[in-house]
Amino acid sequence: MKVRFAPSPTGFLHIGGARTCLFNWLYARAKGGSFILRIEDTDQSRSKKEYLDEILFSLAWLGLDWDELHYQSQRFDVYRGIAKKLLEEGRAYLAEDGSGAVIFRMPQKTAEIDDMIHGRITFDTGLIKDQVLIKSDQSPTYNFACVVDDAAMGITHIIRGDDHISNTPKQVVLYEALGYSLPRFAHIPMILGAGGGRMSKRAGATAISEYRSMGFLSEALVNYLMLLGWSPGNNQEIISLKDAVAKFDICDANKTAATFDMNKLLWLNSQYIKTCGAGKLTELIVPFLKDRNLIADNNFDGKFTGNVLQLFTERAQTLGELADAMKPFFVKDVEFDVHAKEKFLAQDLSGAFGTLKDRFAGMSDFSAAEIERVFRQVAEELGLTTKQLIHPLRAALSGKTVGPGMFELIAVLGRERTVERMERAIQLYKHRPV
RNA sequence: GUCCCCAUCGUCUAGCCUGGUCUAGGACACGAGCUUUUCAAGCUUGCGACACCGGUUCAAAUCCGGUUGGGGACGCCA
Repeated sequence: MKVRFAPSPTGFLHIGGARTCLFNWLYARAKGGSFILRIEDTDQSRSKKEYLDEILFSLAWLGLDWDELHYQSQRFDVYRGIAKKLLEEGRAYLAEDGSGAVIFRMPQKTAEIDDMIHGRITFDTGLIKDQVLIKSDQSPTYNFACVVDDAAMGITHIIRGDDHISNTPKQVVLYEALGYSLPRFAHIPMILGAGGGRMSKRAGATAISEYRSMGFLSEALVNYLMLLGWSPGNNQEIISLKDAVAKFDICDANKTAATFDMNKLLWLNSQYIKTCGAGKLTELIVPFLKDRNLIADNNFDGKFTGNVLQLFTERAQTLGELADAMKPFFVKDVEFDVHAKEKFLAQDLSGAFGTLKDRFAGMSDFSAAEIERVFRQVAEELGLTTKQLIHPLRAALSGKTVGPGMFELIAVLGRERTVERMERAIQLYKHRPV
């Protein structure tokens, strides 16, 4: 059993391509077959090295490894040889315009396939015009190179998008003309954009690399892609690549097109962020913090970073969001949200802040529990409710109106920085506009 | 225009093949509540679908036909 994913390096790896690749990979791994990658770079002018690198990198990032790698650009002589044979047999002819193109004479018949997902599909090839095999620049066309290679490489199952159904009869007649036996076909449903049509940049991101840079974990993205057109059963939503291999069969794939739903992807991502473990999450977040210039390249406080991370792990849906939320802990001066500033300046609390700050400064055990004890004690002494003090304090320390629990936040921020920021807040109170 | 594919909550789906166990299950989203120092998270709970019409059958989400709707393909792109 052998399958392939055949991307064209004329663009980035997108959601649809990644899902097609995933289903091929899953099927190969589930059945103990092999999975090959074939780069369809026959269009010399549109193929770019940068796209190729991006595709290879994205596939590796997703965890989809291949057993063989082929390039169609290195096989032009093979296609030409086979086209020549077809020419000699009279199944193809030279273009009359003298351009050198080789054109296949379309037979009039009923082509039929037994699709693993759709069942029997029949086509009347009499409705299809003669097909170009070799273009005037002597490069092969897609349908021709595809058939030649699938046969040459021993592909047994062709798993590809629904949009290729109409290419199938053109390929079937070529298989027959060349005396090759037909592989099995499995046409999986397409992934539609939020609007209902094809996914496009307008309807949201399409490139896998964009999801990576937004801070999606590859496991979450792969998990989401699996759920589009397939279900592991038992109402299971969270599933690893490894577990999916044990349950996957291409026959169980759906027939119906699926609409891409960012909300569910975000939810899955947040689940993976919460459960992937502190060690792995730290590793993942570091590049995002560096990107934002919040930590230095090779010199930063790992323990502190881990502590801050823990504060926000439950609250973020992407690594990007997580890194943004962590920002107040890595900058010298707090930046205030508009609302935070309003809330914070509403009432002069410089007196209370002063008292609290001094008590914090005198603490030896600066743990969340101790901070809470001291805080509540001070509030009571001053005749203030905890709410009256907590919200302005959060604004003063983080610049935000929302965030982690106050005491955990203070403990992580540390005594020194807490005191420093409270002193700055007291100054702000003194100079606030009336 | 021609050909092809598809049709269960707003979205992803389970069920369909092998009709009865389906007053159709789960997840996301949304609403309410609990918890609470805010926001999340978590827990409880609500809302919400078999596109339509016919046929077969004692019985249809499940089988058949049609209608409508949606998607795709018709390149010397892949």
